[in-house]
Amino acid sequence: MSGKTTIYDIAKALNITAATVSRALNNNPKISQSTRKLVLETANKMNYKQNKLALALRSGKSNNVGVIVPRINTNFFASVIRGIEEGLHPEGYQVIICQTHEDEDREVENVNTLLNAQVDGIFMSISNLPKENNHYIERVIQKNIPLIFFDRKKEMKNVSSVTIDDYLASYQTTQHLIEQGCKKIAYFSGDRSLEIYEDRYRGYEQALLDNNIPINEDYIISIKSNVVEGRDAVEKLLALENPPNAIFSTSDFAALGAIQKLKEHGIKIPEDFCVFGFGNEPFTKFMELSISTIDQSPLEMGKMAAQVFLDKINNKKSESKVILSPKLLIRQSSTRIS
Amino acid sequence: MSGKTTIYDIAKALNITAATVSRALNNNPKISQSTRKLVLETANKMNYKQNKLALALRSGKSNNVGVIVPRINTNFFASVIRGIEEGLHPEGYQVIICQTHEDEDREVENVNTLLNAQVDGIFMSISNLPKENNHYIERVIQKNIPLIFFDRKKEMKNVSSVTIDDYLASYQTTQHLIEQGCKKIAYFSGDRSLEIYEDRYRGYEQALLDNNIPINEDYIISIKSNVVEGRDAVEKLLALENPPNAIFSTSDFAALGAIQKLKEHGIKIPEDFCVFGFGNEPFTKFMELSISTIDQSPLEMGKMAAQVFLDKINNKKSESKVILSPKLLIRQSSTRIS
DNA sequence: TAGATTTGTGTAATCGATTACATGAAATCT
DNA sequence: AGATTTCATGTAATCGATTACACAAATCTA
Repeated sequence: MSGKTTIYDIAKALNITAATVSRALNNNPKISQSTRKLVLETANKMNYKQNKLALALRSGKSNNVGVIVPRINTNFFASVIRGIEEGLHPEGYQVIICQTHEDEDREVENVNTLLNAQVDGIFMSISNLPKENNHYIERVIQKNIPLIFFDRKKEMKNVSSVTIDDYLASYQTTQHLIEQGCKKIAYFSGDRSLEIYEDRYRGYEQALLDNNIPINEDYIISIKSNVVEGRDAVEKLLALENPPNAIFSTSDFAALGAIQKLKEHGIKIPEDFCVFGFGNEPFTKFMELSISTIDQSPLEMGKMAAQVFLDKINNKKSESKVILSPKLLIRQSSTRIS
Repeated sequence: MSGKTTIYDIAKALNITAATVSRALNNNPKISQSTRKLVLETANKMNYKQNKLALALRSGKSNNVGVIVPRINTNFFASVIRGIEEGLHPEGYQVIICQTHEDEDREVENVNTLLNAQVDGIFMSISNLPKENNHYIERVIQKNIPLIFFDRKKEMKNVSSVTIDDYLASYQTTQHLIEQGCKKIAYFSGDRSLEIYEDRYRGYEQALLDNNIPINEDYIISIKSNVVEGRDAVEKLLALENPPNAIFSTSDFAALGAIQKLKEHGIKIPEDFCVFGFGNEPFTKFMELSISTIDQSPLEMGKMAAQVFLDKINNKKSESKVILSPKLLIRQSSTRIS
């Protein structure tokens, strides 16, 4: 009645069995052309739609994949998800979204929910403060469900990942700032318990060392990714006896806050001070003083993650660790010499 | 073996039937405390997880809802989706994402896919160029699956919607520009075959009429929501014999493009020219010249849509048309008089 | 034309959980 | 003690689609 036609309804209408209907609909060779045609026509007439749940239950494949991110409404994550969706849609997969809000309990809960929903794969950018307890991740691996980390990964066996080369990005950026004549480079760090932030820190450190510039602990400030923290950090830096003349911020938002505050202090950018961000948030390009930053190719990252998943599903590769090249976007905020 | 415990496995282990196990797990009163305890312990020990697919197939409820948007990676849509997710997560629903890329065929396909997946509800912001043929929407209604339009709606019976008062937003903005001393107000319009753009246009028109300002057709330009179209539109406007001294753009991106181009022409904002956007994209606030715009409360819109869905599911209301208040954010780009 | 092969359908099990109904045992009542 | 109720559990159908196996009819082979 309310638009629910099953293969049994079609079978009854044609006085045949559901098995035959199923075969006709699935182009099974063991069926006569005449009945196939009849079934197809009747199915169409009765507006039959396959019930994916029944199919999923029987086949064990839901044709859904789950994506777990800290939050969906930032350009980076939304774009990665878009990439995943675009890569998987042609193959008939639907994407289920989960947010952790950077909460580890929520992350565990999300993984369990997705497993109960019988997803065929899980894409995940882990939350801050990674749990010691990897039990919930082990369970995914044990169930042989493809798990693909993107951006914020955790080094594990049997798990694929798609990231950019954060170390390289950071090294090159620091090198660039040095070449612009900045030797006193402050660094806004994310939570270094996450691999990507540790890698970025190492890149910064190594570039300084390679240029015989000593590390100044006062210049290294731990921040969260928002405007206010960037402003506050600048206040701290300017209060130093020997303040820096450049900032490399691992967050575009903090870089923006830093620029605002520097301007308020009458400091000229880039003449007196260079600033470099990370992430290529849309606004960095739009500012009157455009902000130099690093593009992480989120759309491409999502598409690549989708491909890694498909390769695994099709038994082409069991595990891939894809590392994309970061793209330095050198804009006004760090260009003294061009 | 690979981590798949069913109620049958538990039943076998305890030498009882699956029915009893099911009852124990569901707190059915018809069961003894002792067996319940035993089952619960064993289930825990065997790491049992309920198979949602089986449950969904039997109950007809998948505990999934679908969201159809033109694209996910813009602040507005990503935020609405976040709101929906946050509103529905506590109730145990998962959100499935679909993108139309503004393509109507893709929209039809997405609706069908979601129906086949037996979603319990569909949230949708329709694509441009709405189809004459509403058949695919009728089918949703006929199946009695809650359908909630947000932002870009279509007026229909038995369909709920959550929008802002676009007419009012537009009226107030135009009024504001007039109060700032601008009488020659250009208007960047979206596709007026969509209700929201038609409503916005009417608000603009009415405000002019109420202030005895004649409509100048040359000032009305149809644009797509991006920077380049804003720039191009300004070129056209400045080439007019009698160019405007204000722009009300129904897109923040186009407003940004307009500002860029106006500046290039040496025109001072807001002194010589006022600009007003729509949507409160993050960058509008961050600019050195902050852009006046209208906040659509996307997070709230998503949460409200989730609530509308829940009300329908729980038979509290059959159909709601929620209209949120727009928030004018009057910033530098339109502030001559403060 | 008898026997072998092909072809098209039907039968019934399966995926995992829930639940109306049946049943047997224990508990309660008269 | 016998009748009746209560309680806990088992039996089996159901949700919708797929598929191994069985079987009958049609076609082919020698």
